[in-house]
Amino acid sequence: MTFAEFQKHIRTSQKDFYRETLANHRDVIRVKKEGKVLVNLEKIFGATLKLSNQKGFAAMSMRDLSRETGLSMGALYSYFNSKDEILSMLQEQQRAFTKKFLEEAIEGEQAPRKKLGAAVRAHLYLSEVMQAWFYFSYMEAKNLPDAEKSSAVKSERFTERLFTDILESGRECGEFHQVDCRLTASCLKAMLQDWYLKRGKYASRGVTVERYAQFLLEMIESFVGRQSYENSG
Amino acid sequence: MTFAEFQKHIRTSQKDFYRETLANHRDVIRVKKEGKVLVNLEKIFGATLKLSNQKGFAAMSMRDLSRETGLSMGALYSYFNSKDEILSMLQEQQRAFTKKFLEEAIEGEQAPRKKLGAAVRAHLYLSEVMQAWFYFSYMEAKNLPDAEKSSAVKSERFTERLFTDILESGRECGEFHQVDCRLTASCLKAMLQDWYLKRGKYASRGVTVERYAQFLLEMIESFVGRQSYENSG
DNA sequence: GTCTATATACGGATAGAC
DNA sequence: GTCTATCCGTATATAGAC
Repeated sequence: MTFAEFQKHIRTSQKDFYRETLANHRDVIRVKKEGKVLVNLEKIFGATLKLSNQKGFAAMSMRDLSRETGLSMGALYSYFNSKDEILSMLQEQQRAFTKKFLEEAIEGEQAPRKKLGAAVRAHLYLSEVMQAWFYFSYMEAKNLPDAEKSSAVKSERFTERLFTDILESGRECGEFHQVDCRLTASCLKAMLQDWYLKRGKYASRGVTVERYAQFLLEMIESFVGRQSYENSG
Repeated sequence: MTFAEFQKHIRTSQKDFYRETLANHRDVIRVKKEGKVLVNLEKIFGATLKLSNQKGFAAMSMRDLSRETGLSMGALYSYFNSKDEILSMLQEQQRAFTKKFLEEAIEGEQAPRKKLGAAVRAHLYLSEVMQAWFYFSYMEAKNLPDAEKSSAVKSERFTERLFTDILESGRECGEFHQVDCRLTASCLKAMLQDWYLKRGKYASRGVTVERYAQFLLEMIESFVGRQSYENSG
């Protein structure tokens, strides 16, 4: 899947996730009309990501958020009970998103090499479209309440496990070299994360997401692969 | 240099940097006796790192800091003029530290392969000893005032440039393959950063800093090298 | 030099009008 | 549903005693 295809695919699903967020928090959201809620949730989430990524969630005041969204303090508080709840809602959406698209991306593929390519591309494309979200999630993870924090760690481990499994299956069927799969997956993940953590750097250097994907796959391939990598893209 | 050697080396230099911090801020530090200042600066910096890394610098209150250091609010404010100034002082020290030890580590080496090994090890060892500091610097970078932020970016670029230069010199003398050196250096840096950003993960898996260094060098070597990597100690 | 006590401002959250 | 006005806790920073 190319980035353009992926982008189109994801834009259409985005509304569904806001609907799900609404469903999960129907008890605290006091506004009745669904259309209204979806529009305002998107405003609130967008503004939260923007402001938090500039100066951190803790430093963002509710008055800042009010100004940025154009909603009054009172109006804001009819969508959640506390500032921290915004954090939880955002995290919840992000986790669902990531899980869905990563699993979807690899489910068609059988060969480890192809699976790896699909998973790496899916992760990069996803974090490209949702950059603000991924950045936020990474930077604010330690500020989450305990319950949320353990969910976040679980989600991290899920992603890493996914890559480890692909590498291990490749090793077992002889397609890949004998390497430490878990450590390799861990390093791969670090490089995937760098894409959304330092996006400004890559943008200013004119590195596209597809170029970065290709580069990562070449590097991993040179390390684990028995033959040169072919672009499955 | 092994990690044990490095650790010993660095501990002895640490005091010098507190002395330098004092010298740079003599005008705002109202306490006269040098010994007193050095002890308390270390307390303040240590506590700031501990508390900030738990819940973020913005969420750390001066009362928290007072409790943690055992100094009263009034006493604290005789070492700086504002909370933000603690941030600046920490950043300043960290930058000086990193620059010194990275340059020192590679200055003896000539061959690109050896230089790379020395630089990678130095960076990992440094971030191992100063983990709290590196973590803090990464996480709080965006909260710095503008002047400090540009210094931080400059320092980041310096480090990356150092690795890029090593890779390029290796390519020029035919020791390394034709690869995109800047992108390779960027990815290498991402993996180096992961070591201090996810230290808990690596600790719980029993990965030592020397093992991680060796692993990174093997991976980079398989990508850029024409021959297998030899452990340079 | 360090303490306690306090000035002053800003934060999150809510009540009640419209 | 959304607004304005306000409560009240907590934050940073400082004054002044010892």
